[in-house]
Amino acid sequence: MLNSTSLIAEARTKLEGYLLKKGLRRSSERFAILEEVYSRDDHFDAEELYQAMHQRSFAVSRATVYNTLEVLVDCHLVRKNQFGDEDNTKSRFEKSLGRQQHAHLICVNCHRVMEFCDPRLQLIKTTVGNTLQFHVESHSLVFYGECSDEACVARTKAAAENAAMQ
Amino acid sequence: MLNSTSLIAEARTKLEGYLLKKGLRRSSERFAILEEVYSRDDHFDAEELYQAMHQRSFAVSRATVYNTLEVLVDCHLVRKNQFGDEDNTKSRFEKSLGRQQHAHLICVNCHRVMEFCDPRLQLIKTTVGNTLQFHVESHSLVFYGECSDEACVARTKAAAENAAMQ
DNA sequence: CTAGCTGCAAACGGTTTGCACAACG
DNA sequence: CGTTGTGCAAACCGTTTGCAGCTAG
Repeated sequence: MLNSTSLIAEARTKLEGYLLKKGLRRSSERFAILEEVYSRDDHFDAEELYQAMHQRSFAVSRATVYNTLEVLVDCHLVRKNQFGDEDNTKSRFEKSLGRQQHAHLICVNCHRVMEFCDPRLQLIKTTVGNTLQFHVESHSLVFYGECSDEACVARTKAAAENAAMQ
Repeated sequence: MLNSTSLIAEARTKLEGYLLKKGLRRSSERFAILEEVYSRDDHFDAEELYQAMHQRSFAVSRATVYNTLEVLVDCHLVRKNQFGDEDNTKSRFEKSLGRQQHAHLICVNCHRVMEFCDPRLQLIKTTVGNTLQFHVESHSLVFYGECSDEACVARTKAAAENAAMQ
């Protein structure tokens, strides 16, 4: 029953409740951005979201994109990730409603993002909290390596040979 | 036997070997920066290293700090971390020789950095590599939460009460 | 000598901010 | 209507880059 449509509806309801509780305004921009976020299944950055909003002909400013993403992160409808790969600096976002927290795998060659769940991470979290008297709220686990996508492997191999020639 | 002095000596030797192998120059700046890095035990950013070099009256430019840090990361004498805490964007570095890879705990209140090792992470790494046909090269595990340092707890509590009053 | 390094300052790119105008409640 | 949100462009800040000396090899 958790198909895409009902997920968006649930997200909209949750955002509405959060805005009311916090005394924030239910502006059309905020809901339009939520809609866009929940229509995608990837890990996007702020600029990609900005561009997508323009293509969907609901033009919002970059400032509003950043502002709204912060709101959505605060009410746990969106997760913000800082993958330390090539694009060092920028954050990437993903919807979070109905999705358990997971680890990310980043291909250092093609920057593909994959996801992976492992219950042992939960155990580590508990151990570390107890050992160091630290109240763990959230975590980020990222693996860096090489994916096995054919095109990526071929491209990387070619690049390596090219480099060796010099 | 692995006291601080011998660690620095070992690091210097390793850097020298790496520079020779790669045909890079053994400039005094590079060794001076290595020295500073191995004299500290914290997680520092580029600017802090730059400032420390100036206080140690071996003034180098920011460009050289960044350049040298990259060299040191390449030859595995330094680890580069992107903690996604408040200081969103900047990288933090730590010496790596003779230290096993570890997870980091970041206090969301005082930004203290702690370290923690757990062998189960290795197991997850193996599983994830096999499951997704992904050749894992490295990883980053960061826990965010609240530390139990007295001063931090007190400060956070005061801030919360202050916020509630408005 | 001369390729590679350093220093400086300007450029860069993602994000934040200040301010004028618009619109939710 | 008063307060909050939005849009725009400028500011910010960590990092990178271009270029003119400098220096290790």
